[in-house]
Amino acid sequence: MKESKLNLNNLKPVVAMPDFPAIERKILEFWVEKDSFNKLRTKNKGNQKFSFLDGPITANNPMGVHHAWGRTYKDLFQRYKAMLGYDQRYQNGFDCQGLWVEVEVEKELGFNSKKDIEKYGIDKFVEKCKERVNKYSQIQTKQSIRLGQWMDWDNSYYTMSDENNYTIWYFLKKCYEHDWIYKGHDVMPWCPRCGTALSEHEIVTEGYKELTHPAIYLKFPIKNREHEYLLVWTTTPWTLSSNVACAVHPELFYNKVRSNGDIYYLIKSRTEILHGKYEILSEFEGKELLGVEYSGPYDELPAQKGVVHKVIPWEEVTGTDGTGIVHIAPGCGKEDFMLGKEFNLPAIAPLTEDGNFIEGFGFLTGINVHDSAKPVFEDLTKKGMVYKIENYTHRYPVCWRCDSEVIFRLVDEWFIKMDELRFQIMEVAKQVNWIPEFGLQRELDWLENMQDWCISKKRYWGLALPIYNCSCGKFDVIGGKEELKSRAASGWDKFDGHTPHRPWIDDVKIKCSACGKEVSRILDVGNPWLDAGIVPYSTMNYISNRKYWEEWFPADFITECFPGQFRNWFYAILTMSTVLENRIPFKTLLGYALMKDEHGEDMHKSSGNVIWFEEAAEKMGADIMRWIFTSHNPQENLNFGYAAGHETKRKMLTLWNVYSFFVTYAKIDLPQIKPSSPDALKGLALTRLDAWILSKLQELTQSIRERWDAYDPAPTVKHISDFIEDLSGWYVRRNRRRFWKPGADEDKLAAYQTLYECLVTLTKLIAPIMPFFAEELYQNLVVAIDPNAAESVHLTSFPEAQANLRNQTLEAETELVRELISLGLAARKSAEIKVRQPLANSVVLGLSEEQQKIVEKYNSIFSEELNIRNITFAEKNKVLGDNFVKSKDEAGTDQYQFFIDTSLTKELENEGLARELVHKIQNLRKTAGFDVVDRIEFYCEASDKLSEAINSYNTYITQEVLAVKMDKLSSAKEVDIKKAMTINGEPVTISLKRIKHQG
RNA sequence: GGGCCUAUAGCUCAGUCGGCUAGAGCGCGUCCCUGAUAAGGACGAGGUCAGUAGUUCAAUUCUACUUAGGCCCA
Repeated sequence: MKESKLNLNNLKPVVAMPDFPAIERKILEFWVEKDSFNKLRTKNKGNQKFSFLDGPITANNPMGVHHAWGRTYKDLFQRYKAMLGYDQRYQNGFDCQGLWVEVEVEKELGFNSKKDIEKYGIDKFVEKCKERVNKYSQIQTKQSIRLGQWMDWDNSYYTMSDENNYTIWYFLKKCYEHDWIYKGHDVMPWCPRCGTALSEHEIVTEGYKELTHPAIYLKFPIKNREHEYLLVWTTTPWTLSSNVACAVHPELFYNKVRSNGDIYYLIKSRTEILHGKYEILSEFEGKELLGVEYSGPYDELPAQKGVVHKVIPWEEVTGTDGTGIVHIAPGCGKEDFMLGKEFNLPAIAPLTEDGNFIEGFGFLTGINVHDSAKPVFEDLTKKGMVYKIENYTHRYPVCWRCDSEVIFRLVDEWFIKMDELRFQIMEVAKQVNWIPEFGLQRELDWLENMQDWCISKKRYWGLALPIYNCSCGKFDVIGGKEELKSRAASGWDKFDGHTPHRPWIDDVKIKCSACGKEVSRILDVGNPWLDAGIVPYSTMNYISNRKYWEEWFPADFITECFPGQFRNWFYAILTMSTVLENRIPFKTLLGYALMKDEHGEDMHKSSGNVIWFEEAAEKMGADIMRWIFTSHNPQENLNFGYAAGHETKRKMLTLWNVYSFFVTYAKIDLPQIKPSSPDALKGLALTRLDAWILSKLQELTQSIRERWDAYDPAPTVKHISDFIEDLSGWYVRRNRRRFWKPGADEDKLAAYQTLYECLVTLTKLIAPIMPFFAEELYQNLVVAIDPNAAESVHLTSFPEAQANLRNQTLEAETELVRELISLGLAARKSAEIKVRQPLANSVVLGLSEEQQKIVEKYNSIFSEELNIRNITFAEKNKVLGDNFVKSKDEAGTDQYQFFIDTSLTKELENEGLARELVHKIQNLRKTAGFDVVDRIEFYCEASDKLSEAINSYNTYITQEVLAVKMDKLSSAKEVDIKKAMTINGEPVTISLKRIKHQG
């Protein structure tokens, strides 16, 4: 590469207090103007590939600040890999279909139920859903850009796309061919007012209320045993009409009791609920009741015809409430339904979509479930089955839209059988690199326990399940658009040109493959996780361009929020890939936890503690958010708030100040530095400090590469922070004078080149985390002065650690030196002697010979930092005179101790006075508003003692304050500032005259 | 009820292979600096490493149990 000459004149002056959000907005424009992202893609095109797969974000609302967490990881690793030269797809994804969107559209339109939607027109409703998705995908795109995310935004995928939907058809067809698809039943939480099922998720998140219901204790007569009853308890009397069994815990103890001439059975721990006098006849385990037959409360109803009521075992029965004998109605409850399947019990479903009792339920038929408690109680009282009724308060699910009490309803659903698939998926899951590792265990647990996958939903906006169920009993599944066209018996013309959504898709009828009858599609839409699960196939053109798919599949990396996704996206994506190819869909998964507010509380719109993305971006800045996210341990919940932002801003300011320091002095000195590169350091007169900071820089570079290669970003933020501390607090501080001194020599050049190397390298290292801040520094430090430089920091290569610049001995030495200095400062503190007061001697006890040599080697640093002339050594417990003081309160087991000699000679005192005077003069210079480079004339009138000190240190003082003339106050005229003060108790009056510095 | 995770300073969190005086930032206190200045720095106080038992020469670290919190499943 041709070495360019750097023109440091072009460095832009740096403002003292940067406005980070303003810089970010400016950089965003810059990237657009320069088309930087496309230049990056072009640069890496054809190189080795890094395949990132974006988990689709639901395009249903503006992005919350929690989305920015995951998007930071996504952008960080794509930027890092890009700087390593990898070719990438940069495809963002939007999740479009499903009830979430429907609900929001219903709200917009003021709808309350499915009836409203059907009245409005499914076609218009579905168009509204599409509109909403389009609107919010635009908004989310804008927000993501504001976060600094670089994606091929015009090529984002939408799960509502034809390609996505038809690829799912292809998948379903494959399942069908394996005979894994079947029609079954499930009991779903159901809102009778809205006429729709609710998902478990909807209930878990916000669906519970504290409610009081009448709870009824019932007497179920045991067959063939006069006056013997099972005592049963329920809070949902409407379900009694569908009772088919009672459950007991086989291992818990039950009592047989006599009361008022009747015999009751109930769990031992609940006999307290009996009223009146009773006598315990026996105690036995629940299993002894198994198989006992009893008369149900509604045996006379047609719906109950032929049902044999029996006692069955259930491990979940508890002895803490009720009677320990649980009424089971498989058509009216989730757990009941599962038990029903296990024990082959009939499931009686009593209710219509609206919650009215259907035919076959006698006096209940036509009555709404919410009005049924009273007639049921009256009827049971008449029958003499009521033992007692009390109020019972519990958390009960309600519809989160209309607050109606939820019921459980038996509905037809379509399922994918998991029996064969389960273990295949587990094998695939094991081949994935799960971060954190426990993710695999979680996923395997879920896979082991999961039920068959319910893929249908009785709604409107979603994947049209390509299932055609004929009345002859046969059902067909269509595997793609072409197949549908070729098998269409009618309606293709009406459908053609539309997306495969309801209602248009429903126009197409096919011929039943068994009986030839014309069959309609089932009206259900698909589970939305089908939509997201197919994306490693659909977005990589599995069907339309298999070669392309082979190139990018499987994804190298995905990252999503852990909780929840085990049974959602991770599950769907693993399942679908197992069915289609029996291969992993992604190699590495980085999971992260949940975001909470500053105090660890859930962010809720209603609690008013939500932080909106835009607000955070403008208030604290995207870079600072990204830095916070990157630094956080992804396994732990993140408590996010503005306080953390403030802390981060200060860290950035430290770096900004170093940058500003460099620019300020480089503009003055115009040193002949070369572009940043390890070669540029060759042949320079590097000092120990230069070598040390360069060594630390290599350490940092290597550690960042290692961690990022392992997808473990959190520790790197701390490393960068520490490096900034080292750079600012030690390197620059210790080196200031090398930059300040007049002229241009080898030493100065070494200092500039070293600091430049550190700043430019650091800028590249932080670019993936803080793309804006890094760009801002890079544009000035590099682009402004180097005509041959890459146009953007994001078009540069990621730094490589230079082994030959690493010097661990030097690092260890510096660490010891800094620690000893700290002890020395502590000793001064406890003796209450300012650093400005020079001291003659100090003694360090307990250093090894090797350590003593190090101290001698760094002698000048000690004397400058501590302002002590000599350091001597002694063995560990040596007793020293009273004039020696060490830092207080340290543990007695210290390896070494630092003592300072507090006695002052005349000469030391004078020097102390001189330094104090310099300090005061510098203050005056600043107060008077002089420039750093201005020269001054200096006049003073001082006490004798002080005058003596001034005379002895005349040269030192003049140099330090840039005085060209020094004289008595009486000879001063036309001064700029004059002040009287005392220095260490000595009175003095000072005045300064400014001599403006030229050039 | 089962599985997984977490528990370290007032707060937020590091702590590698079991090892020596358990760290950082914020906050707090004392002071310094005033040419990084709506900043910066030094020094300091603050810990039963949730509890109990075990393994070990040695436990914040490994094991078991308990307690509390979180997530998931039922």
